[in-house]
Amino acid sequence: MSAQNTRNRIIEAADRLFYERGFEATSFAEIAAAVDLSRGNFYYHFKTKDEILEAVLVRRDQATRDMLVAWEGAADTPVERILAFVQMLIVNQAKIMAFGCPIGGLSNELAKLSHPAKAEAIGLFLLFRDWLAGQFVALGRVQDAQELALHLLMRSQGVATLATAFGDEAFVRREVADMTAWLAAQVAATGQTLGS
Amino acid sequence: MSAQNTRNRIIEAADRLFYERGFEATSFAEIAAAVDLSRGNFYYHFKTKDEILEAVLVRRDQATRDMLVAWEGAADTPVERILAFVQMLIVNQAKIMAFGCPIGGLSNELAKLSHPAKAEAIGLFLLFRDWLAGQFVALGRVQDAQELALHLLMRSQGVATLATAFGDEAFVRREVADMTAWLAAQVAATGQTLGS
DNA sequence: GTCTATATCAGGATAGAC
DNA sequence: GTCTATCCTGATATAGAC
Repeated sequence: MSAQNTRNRIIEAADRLFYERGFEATSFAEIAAAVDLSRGNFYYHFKTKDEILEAVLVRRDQATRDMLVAWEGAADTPVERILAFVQMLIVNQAKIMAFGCPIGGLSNELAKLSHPAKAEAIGLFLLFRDWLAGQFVALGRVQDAQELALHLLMRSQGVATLATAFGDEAFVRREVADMTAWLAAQVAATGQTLGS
Repeated sequence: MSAQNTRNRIIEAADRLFYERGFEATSFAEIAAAVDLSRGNFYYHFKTKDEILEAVLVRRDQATRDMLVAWEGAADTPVERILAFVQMLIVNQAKIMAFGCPIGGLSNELAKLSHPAKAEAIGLFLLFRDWLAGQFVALGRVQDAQELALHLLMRSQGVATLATAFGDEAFVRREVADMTAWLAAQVAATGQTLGS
């Protein structure tokens, strides 16, 4: 097994465990066990836990960029692209109900720990915000694109948090429908301000 | 110092630390230090960490009920009462930006840990949901009171999460204004369904 | 590149003196 | 009711053999 390959498997497992159990709550032993590696050998690939976190964040950053590019390719209009974002709540419903949003969860945990990598985790939020803002600009909402993007991001975070707490599928469907209706209203109200 | 008094001080410090740093990340030593107590003596009051968590949850439950009763007393109309809930985002802005929502944060952490006290933490959400639903019923929205309550709870969670991530005061003010406008629209649309 | 063995440390928890 | 001293466990991290 090449070092690169093993390294990637470690990052992949750490990514999943950090999401499902949290960063602090995940031990080296768990990651090592997940990739069938001895704890000793683990340190050949990563010296510290923060190094793994860093690698996971880079991986998530790239995965997010790739996903956004894929959404661009899969849809022809800004509205359809924004809906791809909203649909994430349905597509990833099972995972969100069990573990919440990976970005929101990690950002919050790192904020509480005053962890140096906090800014990088928040950077993942920025990728979505800026991409969404770009779609709203394309939609003609140049003035308040950023605000609209944050509003949508806010809703997705709120839905994720309550979905985790209550495990209520009907709630998720209802809120996704409401976000879709909200989006349609924004399209109709091009040039006006948020909420009007 | 009476045992009861010391016990209360421990619960108070644990409540704050669980909020500011997270449950797992808070050690016995930190709580003991916060109340100027030796680690040994600590165990006279609480045998296990879960026992402290339990006491903190009971305290939060009571504090929440008290706050809801206070809101009832301070406002005469359901709309004003619901606005008291929304205004929490402004009143507690500094803490929310630093540490997020105490209920959302704890629920999420306990969910990931599959902790037995998870249901109790979610119970705090239910206090707000049911109280808000009661206000919407009083407002004449009998049919969809529960849905409206969850929608508002969802928004407050989303705002809290992004406020923690971005520390953007203008964003919080804007979203609070938007929630206020949304509420006014619900009052105007009594009898209709969410989002319409 | 992978292993076993081990050092080191922190956190949870207990015993017993005062 | 409070303290000091101590144990145990699990987690990070290292050394060195293969």
